[in-house]
Amino acid sequence: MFLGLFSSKRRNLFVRGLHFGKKFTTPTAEDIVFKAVCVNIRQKKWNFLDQLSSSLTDPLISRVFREFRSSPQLILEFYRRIGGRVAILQSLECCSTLIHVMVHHKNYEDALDLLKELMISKGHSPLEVLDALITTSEVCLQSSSNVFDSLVRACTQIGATEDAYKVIKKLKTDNYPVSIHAWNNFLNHLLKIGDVGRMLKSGISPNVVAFNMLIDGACRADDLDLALKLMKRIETMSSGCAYPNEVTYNCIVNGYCKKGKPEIAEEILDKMIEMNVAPNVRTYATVVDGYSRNGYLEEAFRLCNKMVEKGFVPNSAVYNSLVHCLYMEGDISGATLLLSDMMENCINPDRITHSIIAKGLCRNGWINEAVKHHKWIVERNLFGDAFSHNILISYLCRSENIRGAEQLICSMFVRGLIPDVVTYGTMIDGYCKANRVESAVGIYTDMIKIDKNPNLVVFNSILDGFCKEEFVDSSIYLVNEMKKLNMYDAVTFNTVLNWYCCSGKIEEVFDLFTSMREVGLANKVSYNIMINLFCKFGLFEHAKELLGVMLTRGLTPDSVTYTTLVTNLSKKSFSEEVVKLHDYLVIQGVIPDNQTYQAVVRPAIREISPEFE
DNA sequence: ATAGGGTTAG
Repeated sequence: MFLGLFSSKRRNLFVRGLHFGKKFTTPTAEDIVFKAVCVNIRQKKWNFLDQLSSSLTDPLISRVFREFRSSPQLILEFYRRIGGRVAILQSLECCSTLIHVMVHHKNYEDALDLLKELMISKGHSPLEVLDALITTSEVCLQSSSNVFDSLVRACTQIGATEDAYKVIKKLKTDNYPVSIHAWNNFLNHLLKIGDVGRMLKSGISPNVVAFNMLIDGACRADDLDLALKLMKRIETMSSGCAYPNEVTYNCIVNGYCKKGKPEIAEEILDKMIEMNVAPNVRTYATVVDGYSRNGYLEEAFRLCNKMVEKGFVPNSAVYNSLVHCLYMEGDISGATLLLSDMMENCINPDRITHSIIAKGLCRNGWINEAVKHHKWIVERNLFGDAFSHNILISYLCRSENIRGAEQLICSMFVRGLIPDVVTYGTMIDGYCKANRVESAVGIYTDMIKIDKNPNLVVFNSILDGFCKEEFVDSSIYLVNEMKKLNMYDAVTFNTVLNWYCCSGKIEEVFDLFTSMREVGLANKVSYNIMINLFCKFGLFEHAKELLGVMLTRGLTPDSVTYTTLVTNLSKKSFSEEVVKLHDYLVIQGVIPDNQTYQAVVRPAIREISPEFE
């Protein structure tokens, strides 16, 4: 019922396994009413409401909502029709369930209306609504964050600014992600209401720190225009109490750097001096990082000289940015040279420096050197956080040196460093990739023992391990447990989809793919898996058709799509069609990589001069 | 109190 994940035969088997010995249960009165209501709704016979209104209990209605969650319009009609008759609809839970369904189907208009109705006509406070939305959030897949966005929007639309803020704050304290949209909406609203007189009345008087938080938030939400507007209006909005300071400017400077415009960031830096707001080391460090992360290393070094001329001393943050950039460019000797310069200038490397060195050496193929460096650091009791260990463990696993990874974990324990979820997750994945699922499960057990909660990534790794080893029962069991925990995503089902393809469960493949599309869990990878399947069967027309569907869904084909299609097509015979397909994919945004070129160039060479190969 | 540098696992 949830996702057509398994063929009905298998599903029954599994359900029976779960309910151990309890094959059939006598339906309760509620079950019977529920059946009757569903039948009537499906046939749109609304008269039944008169007869059954007294039986329409709260849990029953919620159950009906769940049953019809893929038909939002039908539910909405049902809701509107019982609205006039039954008192139950005061129930927050019922309405929240409905809101989840609406948002999940991207019917934001109705969702907003329902939310406003709850707060205005029914008098529920936004925080009560939020609670109800959280408790009913298992109804739909992955729509919670959109639901919260809608709540914030509903608050701002009815003018409840503080409530909108309260909702955001509550989400933050409860560790729910506050989306860019929610922040943007709130910030936009603040701007629209112009003066902060409202805020002042309720005892909130924004100072420059509050504004800086808003401005930084706007920059991180990729809305620089809003950030600039806010900065311009600090004085008027605070009734002359606050002015932009160096932190305000640093936020804007950082905003431009992250947007890929370090040259504008430098202009702002110069303007700060004009405006009598002195730039500080952080300002320079930010712009240096802006230049280096955008590939302008020479400009970055120029700015370093400029800051020294102005009497600033580049600190570890400045060096870290440059060293990191050099490593990413593969310039190991450049990075090493700069690190010795750092030492000569008595700037101590910090834990970030060591992480950069670890990753820089590893990704350039110097894993042994990275391990040596790491030992050197740890022996001197300098830094060693889980983060830098995780980098090394990850690369050791990738290079199939599980033994080395294990030793590193041991040394963590010896030094009293506590492995975190990523450490465990990395090891679990390493074991799974090395076909050692039992060891992976062992680590998983250790992890649970010391009270670390597994997360989605961990489950997906183990699932992949189970599928690869063809532990069918374990895989099915795990997927069902994950669904119960409401912990799954596109990767989960892509793993299963891929497994079905590999083991030739064709009926299951199509059922699952259809379900994934219905609930919005089909992504690029899902399409690639399906395209590959079609190609394997020689169904190129179907494969190309699916490529078309992919494009209409706004999914850009990637190099995997390309390689799959082109390799398979050229296996048949190299033809003009391959070249046509190549051109088409490149126009659609595929960036060919080494493998893709091989896919098209190899067969071409073979065709032109067979003796070449 | 607010601003900079490493995002490691599917």
